[in-house]
Amino acid sequence: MTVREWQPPPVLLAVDLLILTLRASRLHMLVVERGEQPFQGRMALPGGFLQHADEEIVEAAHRELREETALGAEKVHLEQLGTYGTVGRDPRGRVVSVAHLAIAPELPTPQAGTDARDAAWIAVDDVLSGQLQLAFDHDRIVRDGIERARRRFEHSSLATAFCGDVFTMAELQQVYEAVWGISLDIRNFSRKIKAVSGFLLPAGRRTTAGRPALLYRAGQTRTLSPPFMRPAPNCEAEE
Amino acid sequence: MTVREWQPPPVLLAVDLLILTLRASRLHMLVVERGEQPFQGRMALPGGFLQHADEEIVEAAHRELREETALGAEKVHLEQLGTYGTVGRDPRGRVVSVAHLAIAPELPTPQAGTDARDAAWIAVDDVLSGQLQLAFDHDRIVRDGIERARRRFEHSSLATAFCGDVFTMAELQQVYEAVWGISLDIRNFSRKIKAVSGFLLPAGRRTTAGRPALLYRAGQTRTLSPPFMRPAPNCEAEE
DNA sequence: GGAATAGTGTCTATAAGACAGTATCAA
DNA sequence: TTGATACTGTCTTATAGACACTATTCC
Repeated sequence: MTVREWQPPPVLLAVDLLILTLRASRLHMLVVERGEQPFQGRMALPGGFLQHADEEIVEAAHRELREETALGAEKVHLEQLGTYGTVGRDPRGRVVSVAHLAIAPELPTPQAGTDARDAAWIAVDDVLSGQLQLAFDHDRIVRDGIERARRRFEHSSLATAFCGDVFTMAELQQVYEAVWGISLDIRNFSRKIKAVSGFLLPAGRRTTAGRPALLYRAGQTRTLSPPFMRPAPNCEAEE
Repeated sequence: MTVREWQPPPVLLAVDLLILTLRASRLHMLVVERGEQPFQGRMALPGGFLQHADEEIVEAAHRELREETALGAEKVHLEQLGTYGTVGRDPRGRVVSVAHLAIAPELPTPQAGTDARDAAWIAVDDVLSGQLQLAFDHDRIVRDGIERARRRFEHSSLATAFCGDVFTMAELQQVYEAVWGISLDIRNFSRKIKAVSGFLLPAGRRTTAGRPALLYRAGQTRTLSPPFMRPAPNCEAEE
């Protein structure tokens, strides 16, 4: 049926990154403005091709993450999201992209014109609402990634990746509120979170204005059991 | 920093399939015996390279599924699981494999020596326990896939993909029991399942021995809300 | 003492889990 | 009538959600 000399077709492998963070209590993502064709001038997820044939996929993702955010690799949550390889998604040829989800604590605003070429934080709602259309099929990657993050919040300690080393219970709650787009009662929230043993460890207290807040750091328990479910998948727009 | 003529390195793209089904109330998966190097003689997941540069990844997965099971593409659940591309996973070169999870109702046993070359159903426990080691990194794909299926059972109608068109409540319960490796109380199970509106539709009744059982077919509701959680991630061995 | 913020306890309603008896059909 | 299987209802306990007051610090 097939010729003896048949060879599988080569493809180009890329990684794309959906980097999420919290800014002003709203969920933001990092985009870069494309400087060349295709989609020149459009916003896109940071990403790029494998650099050489021996580069691991996760390594490529970490490399892109460092290039865009200057973030030490071990301080950021990074996981594979899915692979997007539809024919025609990239006019340059058969490009298959392994999308990744990264979650970082709040970072300084990138300076336009520096080596982080025109990177900017934008509110994810601008993409989810369709107001801002990204290059390639990146709109879909964003939707898939946000939904993944929302579901992971119910079962894992992913939310702590949005916070710094130490954080208060109120800060952790704000992470949940921003990602889920709902508001939570801090008394019930605090009760449920503290019921999971090994999830949060005490880490002193912080004094600002008013009563000092207890500080926590993420514990060893990375999986929430029982899970902490969001009430319902009702409306998806806040404010 | 980089040369002007730099080109991204090409890779070979493959798809692999973890095809799950229920046989004798136990979770089974399809494996094929490799007829050539590398890993000649070892069991492996069914899969293969993209056939040509314009083949969609999902199409390649469907093609492999048809080749191995002769299953009409639209009767089987198929979803992307993850991408495995570690350097050195395949001695033939840089091969990146997009693993898929497929779930099918019970199928006839493949006949050895026919065009479905030495395919066989094996109990997933044999792989999870380490008794049987598959080729490449397929052990990991199996572990990831089973865990994915188990978690999806809590939130979706995935379980109905193991059943035929119509099924009884007891049959659906057996699917959950086999995949989760625990036993459930049919009264509580039935109550929870029927509480989700649009999840099951009545489809007559089946008469065998004893009182006839009500038959159901999968409804439009594909997402369980509230979710149906398995009790706890305690032991992972049944029997 | 007042302003600002953090922290906690109780009550109620709903869901979960344990449990055993009744209904339907064929032989 | 018996055997075989399917179906269901109640009670108890645990969890979720609504809700308001007290505690600590700084000024």
